[in-house]
Formats: sequence, structure tokens, C-alpha cells
Amino acid sequence: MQEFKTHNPKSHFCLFSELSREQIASLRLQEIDKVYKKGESLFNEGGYPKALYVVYKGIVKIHKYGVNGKEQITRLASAGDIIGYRSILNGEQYSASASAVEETRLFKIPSDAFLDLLKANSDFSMKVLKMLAGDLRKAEKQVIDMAQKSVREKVAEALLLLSSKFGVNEDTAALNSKLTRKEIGDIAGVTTESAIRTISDFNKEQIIEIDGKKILIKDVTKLEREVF
Amino acid sequence: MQEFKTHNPKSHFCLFSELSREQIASLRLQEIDKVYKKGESLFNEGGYPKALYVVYKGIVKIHKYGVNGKEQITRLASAGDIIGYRSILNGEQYSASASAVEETRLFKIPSDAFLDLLKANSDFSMKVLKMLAGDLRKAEKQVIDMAQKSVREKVAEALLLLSSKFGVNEDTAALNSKLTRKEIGDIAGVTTESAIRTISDFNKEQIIEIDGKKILIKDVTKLEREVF
DNA sequence: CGAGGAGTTGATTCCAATCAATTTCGGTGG
DNA sequence: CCACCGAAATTGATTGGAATCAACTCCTCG
Repeated sequence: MQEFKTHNPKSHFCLFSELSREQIASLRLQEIDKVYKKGESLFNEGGYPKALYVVYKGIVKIHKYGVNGKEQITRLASAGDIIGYRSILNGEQYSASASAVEETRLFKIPSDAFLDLLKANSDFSMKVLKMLAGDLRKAEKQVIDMAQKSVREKVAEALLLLSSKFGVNEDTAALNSKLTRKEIGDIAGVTTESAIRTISDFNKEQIIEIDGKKILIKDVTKLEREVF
Repeated sequence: MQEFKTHNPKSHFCLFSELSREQIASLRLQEIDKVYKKGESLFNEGGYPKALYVVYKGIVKIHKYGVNGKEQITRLASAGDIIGYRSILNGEQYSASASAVEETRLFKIPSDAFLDLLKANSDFSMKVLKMLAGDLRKAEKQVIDMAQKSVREKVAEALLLLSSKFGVNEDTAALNSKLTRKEIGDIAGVTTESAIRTISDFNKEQIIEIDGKKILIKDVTKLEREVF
């Protein structure tokens, strides 16, 4: 359990980074290094939360089905992110589903251990408060994006998210993303066809380069200029 | 200060409802019963937060400007709601503006008093955590609504929000809402013209009744059926 | 090697934004 | 009190962007 003390400070891992040995023990970590294969589901909308998930490798999509079954991906969780804390906090059913988009490793913390620590440790709870406040800010930005932006802008935004979440392969300079075109559309809030067409446009304009299903971002600046 | 101990338990007033006399004193309430007139601004996007606002009468809109200056209302705060806590938590600039849509009365709590209480009182901080988790859930629902719903559905949703926030006049059975058509559109995330046309459609279909700028919801069930 | 899922492309439709013109309303000063 | 002004509301015409529908190709995986 050393590793999550020495992680990227920007990530949610820092949630646990200042805990004492006893406090970490009190978390009663479960299923350490549990592996979820690509496509496997962590939990589903409507289920009751039993544990908090802490990702330390891979990517998990948090998604929800809207009108006429169209999927919307609300969040991508990668190393350092925690999943399922919201439902634990208000004790309600999951309002979304979570599943691995690539092989993912994580461990679990029982809900009550998490709640106990929140009550006992005010520094910890301040960190969670900050995290929630940050997530809320992002969500509200997303509301406006969805309401006002064009397909082109939303797809550009989605690609930028992918590059921040998946990073870039050092050799090929391509996104390490295994998301399908449909999933990119589900992030952007557009149809699969619109996502494909826009990605193809970006390709023609040399902003990105397509190599099979790999996407290579050739000009981040141009892509960032799209989103305003 | 009695009044906010005996308030609607569903509201955020209950945030403060279990505090001791000393704890309430520690909040160093400022500008008790401060009045903001219709249209007055509480704070603006980009400013730094100095205090938390607790509304106990009236309505405040939290809004943000998106692309090409189009306004989006992200939240309506009414009696019992608190405003500006998010920016206090993460110590950043306001990410949205707030202004009174009708005469509003509120008091303020200095940022540091709020933060101190959060650290000192774990019950209080649990309540804030729950509130944030609830707000986040609403925001994510809104993301999907904006991405997937039609103008008609979004306007219906906005009208239902109004009826829950403003309540209904006992005599006229009309919404006690002083929002303009533009503002209803800004909540729904549609243009003013689309909002007007949809409201007019609902009128023709006897779902609502229009009396000047007053709106009377004649058939809540039908309106609720619109949003699915 | 077959099958099905993923990706792609083209044609068509239609919803909602935009543009434009009028009417109505609320407030305010003469 | 009323006329007037600007803001808000309304209505119509037009446009355009993106969804939908449909057909086809290309992988990839059992």
C-alpha cells in the first residue's frame, strides 16, 4: 500500500496520502488489486452501494441511460480517482452505472469505514468536501457545454478529455484510448455518426490523425481553440 | 435567529438546525436580514468569495455566461438554500454569478467561520457533504437532460422547477414566479423564442394557463408526463 | 472462414435557432 | 392621468445543423 502515498498529487489519491498507519488500517481495504476486465461492470444504476472503489490502474466509465436508452458518459475515472462516494454519502441507490473500458485494477473500502473516517478525521473530510466542490464545478460547466455548444465543439472537448485521461503513447504519439466512436459520442452527447463525421473532419484539417481506431492529436492548440 | 431552527426540514436550513447556541455564535452572522432588490447582484463570476449567503426569503438565480454571451441559469436558490459555499470550499474564484430575481432577504456567514465550523463539527460537515452529493446528482441529471431532451421536455422541466421553487399563489393558483420568458429559456437551455412558443403550446393544450406573464399550471400530471 | 460488431458515408428529415417584424406591457415623467 | 418609451412578449418566415435512416465496408475474434 505504499504506492498510493507517492502518487500524482493532483489526483484523488492524495485523499489518502496523509493518513496514519492506524487510519489506513481502519479503512479495512478489501479486494486489494481486484482486476476488472474490459467491459466488466462495477455496479449498476439502482443498486445499493456497499463499497467505495479506488482506481489505481485503468479507466472506468460512469454512465447513465437517458431518454430512449441513449447512453451518456458523465465521467471517466482513472488512476487516483474514487468511484461511488456520492451514493455512499447520501445513502441512496446508485444514480449511474460504472464499467471498465479497459482492464482496471482497484481496491475497495467498505462504505461504513469510509463514513467513519469522514466523521473522525476533519482533514480527510475537508479533502472530500473540496473534491466534491471541484466535481460540482465541472458538472455545471458540462451543463452549459451540453446546452450551448455545437457538435464540433463538444467532440473537440471530448478528445481533449481523452488525452488528459488516457495520455499519449510515447512511441506512436497516439492516444492510449480504447474507447469506441460510440463512446466518444456518448461523452460528447452526440450521436455516433456525428462523432465519426467530426473526427473525420478534424482528420482532414490535420488537427488529428487517424490510424485505424487510434487517434493521434497533431495540434493540441488548434483543438483547444475549437472549444471556445 | 429562532426562525431558522423551525424551518422546513427538507431545506438547507436544517444545516444549522442542530447547532448549539455557542456554535451559532461562532458563525459571526453578518448583515442579518440584508435585503437585495430585484435585479441586484450578490456576486459575480471571477470574484473572490468572502462570505456564505443564507437565503431566507425570495429567490436568487445562479447564472453563468456561455458561448457568445448566452446566459445559462444553473440553479435557483430559495428560502433555506445557501449560496457560494462551493467557492469557499475550494478557495477559488466564483465560477458563476448570483443575482436576486425578486426582493430577497438573507444573512451572511464569513468564509472562515464556515470553514472553522466544518472542521470542528463533524455532524455539520456530514450535512454539507450530503448536500454537495445531492447537488452533484442533480447537476449530472441536468447534463443528460441538456444533451438529450427536446425543447418541449426541457421547458416542461423548467416549469416544474418553478412550481417547486416559487410555489403557487393561493388565490389565483398561478406560479408566484416573476421570471421573464428569457429567464425560463435560460433555465431550460433554449432560446427565448423557443421558450415562448412552447409555453404557448402548453397553453393551447390546456396544460397551463397564461394570464399576462403569470403562468398557472392546470395539469401537473400532464406536465410531469412531458419530461419522460 | 463466417458473423457480428465497429466504422464510414450518403441521403433525407426535422427540430430548433436565427432573423425579422409587431404587439403588449409596465413604468415614468410631464 | 395619460402619453410615451423601452423592455418583454409574441408571431411568422427562413435557415441550418444535427439526428435519423439506410447501406455498405472493414475488422477482429471465435
